[in-house]
Amino acid sequence: MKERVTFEEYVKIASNSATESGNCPVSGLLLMLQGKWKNQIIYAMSLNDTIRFGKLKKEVPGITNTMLTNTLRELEADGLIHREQFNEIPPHVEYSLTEKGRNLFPIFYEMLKWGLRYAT
Amino acid sequence: MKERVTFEEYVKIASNSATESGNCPVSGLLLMLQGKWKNQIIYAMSLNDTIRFGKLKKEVPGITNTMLTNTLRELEADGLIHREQFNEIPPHVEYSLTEKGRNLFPIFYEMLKWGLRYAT
DNA sequence: CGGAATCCTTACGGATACTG
DNA sequence: CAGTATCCGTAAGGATTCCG
Repeated sequence: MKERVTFEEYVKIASNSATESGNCPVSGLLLMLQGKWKNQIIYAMSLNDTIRFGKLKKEVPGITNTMLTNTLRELEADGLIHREQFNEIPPHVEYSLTEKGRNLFPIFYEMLKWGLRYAT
Repeated sequence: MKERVTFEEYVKIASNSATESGNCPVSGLLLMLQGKWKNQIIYAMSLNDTIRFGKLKKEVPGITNTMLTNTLRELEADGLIHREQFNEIPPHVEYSLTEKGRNLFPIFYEMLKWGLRYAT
């Protein structure tokens, strides 16, 4: 696939990518990014090769244990992050972005450019 | 801003773009795209220069009047679409993407590439 | 034709307390 | 340290009926 396309080309490609159920690859990704904390967690994780639960909680101000746990589980189920547990005393867990997760960055970069352009 | 950047450069730019409230331009955009029907409506509108309520309803299978109305109002409030009302008998309304809305396309294109690459 | 009004159900987000 | 378990309020999504 080309690096850059016109709007008309995009539409053509997108229409050919729809499945019978009416879902398109874009919808699936948007679903993965839905939720109040997804973006902030992914961003915090992009700043660290690996990051622990406690540090993540500090870097995402206002999040509760419950929401951090839930959101991490969703991100893991979607294959965007990796969870590695160390059974030591005290136990700890390291989270990191997968390749799939890191490859979201061109998308975030386009979103950032758009956001800066149209920021109110 | 450059056309393409490395991951590290993106992170740097993004961290400089955060406001005091902790919100970033990316979060704002993600909020605009949140909702079950946003993507499908924007996509249907990208296929037509202008489109009417009734046709839009046909092109977004399963949507109800209520949800179509609500979602269109949100998209309009966010400046992504334009609404033009013709007071004729019978009355009709034309919806179209604004420049701001059309400029989402590089984002959707990156999402599409990602989605096709990681489609399960 | 293009909605508005109403009512209903579920999902999301969150506060608090407790634990291996 | 890194979570669970419970409970709760709000908001998102939807079905149905009616209207200018």
